Formats: sequence, structure tokens, C-alpha cells
Amino acid sequence: MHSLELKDVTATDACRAPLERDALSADAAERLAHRLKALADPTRLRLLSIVGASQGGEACVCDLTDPVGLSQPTVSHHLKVLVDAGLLNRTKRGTWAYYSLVPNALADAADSLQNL
Amino acid sequence: MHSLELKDVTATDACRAPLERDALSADAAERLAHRLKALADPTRLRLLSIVGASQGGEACVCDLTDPVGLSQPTVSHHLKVLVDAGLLNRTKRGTWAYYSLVPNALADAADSLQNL
DNA sequence: CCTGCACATCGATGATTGTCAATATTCGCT
DNA sequence: AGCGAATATTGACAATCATCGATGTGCAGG
Repeated sequence: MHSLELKDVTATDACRAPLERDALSADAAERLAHRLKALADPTRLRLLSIVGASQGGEACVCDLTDPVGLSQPTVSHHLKVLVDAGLLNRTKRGTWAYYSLVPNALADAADSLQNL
Repeated sequence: MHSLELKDVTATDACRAPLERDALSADAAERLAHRLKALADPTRLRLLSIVGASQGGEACVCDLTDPVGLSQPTVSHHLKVLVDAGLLNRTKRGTWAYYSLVPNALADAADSLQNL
């Protein structure tokens, strides 16, 4: 034991240092990890960046395939992941699908990281 | 074409809207994705949270296995991922390995997200 | 109506990952 | 020296994922 005095803290384990504040719950960790998983891919980061840098704040798939150098189905797949994670909006006009950043979504994820 | 007037932008492609600012480079995306991949796991988020909430700002492996409910080798594996990503420090004292948060590492990752 | 275009979905495949049991390593103690 | 405890490493396995080609779906123009 590395704590000097010890008299079975909670009867579950012995080697446990007390916490100064509450840690992340399993549930909250699951939700945050899900959103971070959508962000943890170089292609998807570039897609978000390009969409955000595009004039009007939106871009269609044909604007995105060439810059990232991947096939159209693959790009569509990544965009779907980002939409499902609440990071991108999708609006269809004619044959084109326009993607735009969900306001504050990235900032919210960033905040969650700092307040771990 | 969905842009009204168009006279071969860069001779590479036709369907491309101009960008207002530069997007993330492939290299920068790779580096950021690597760090985010380390964060995109519920167990690792909880480990970071517990370490940060521990008194003295550090915790050893025996403090961590029970709260996350996983085997010791698995916890050691996750800790190694976090150290390799520059998110945790590891110092050994006696038989114990103490892990602590790398200062500003989480804040830096959060900043990178907002400035996509 | 029929053809072409933009995009989504499907099925398959190779690579990565989270997990564990078993084993190795390293340290303190007697 | 030798034992026990804390941690790291290895090998294996199932699950997830990124990617592609092929195909499906809807819309627009002639």
C-alpha cells in the first residue's frame, strides 16, 4: 500500500487515492467520445475546415472530393458521419447537397475537452 | 455548374467554389487527428478526468483500474496511448507509476478545434 | 420520356483498435 | 538470494473503420 494509514475505504478496494472533485461519468464519457471520434480523422478535419473556409459557409460534395483526393462515395460517407455527430448541416438544392458548419458545435466540443 | 459565371478556374476542375481563407493542410490535419484519436475513447476520457481530479494531480495504475472497470493490462495500454499523445506524464516512484496531466495539453487541443 | 449529372447506399476488403490472459520486468523487503 | 507486488509487454481475437467499385435514387434539360 502506498497510503500510510488505511482502514478499508469503501470495502471495495484498498489502493485508492481520494478525488478532489467528481470525475467524468461513464455516460458523459461515452457521449463526448462519440463526438470526438467523428473529429478524430484527418479527412474529416479537412472537410470541416474547407466547409468553414468556403464563401457563404457552405460547400457541396463536388467542391470537396478533389481537395481531399478521395472518391466521391468515401467523401459522402465522411460527411454523413459529421452530420450524424451534429457537426455539419445538410441542405439539398436541386441536384446538389450543400454542407455547412453547425454553429457552436466545434466550440462546444472544445469546451467539453477543457472542462474534463 | 452551379456557379453562374465560370471560365476555367485553375484548369484542374470546374465545380469549385473559392475559399475565403486557407483550409487545414493535410499535414496539420494528420497531427491533430492523431491527438484527437487518443481522446476519442470513453475509457481514456475517464482516465484523464480521474487523474486530473485526483489530489496532487496524479494517480497510479492501481487507482485507475477499479473506477473504469477494466483489466490492468488494458488500463496500462490506454495510459500509454495518452502518454504517446502528449496528454499525460509518467513518473515512476518505487514500484508505482504515477500519471499526471501535461499542462495545457488539453487546452491546446481544444484551441486547435475551434480554429479549424 | 430519356439521358446525364450529383449524390447516396451497398457489399467487400484490408487495416486499425479495444480487450483480455499469460508472461516478463522491475522494485522493495526479508 | 529470493519472494511478492505493481506495472509493462506480448499474442490473440473480435469488432470497428476507412476505402473503393458498383449500383441505386432524384433532379434537370432537351
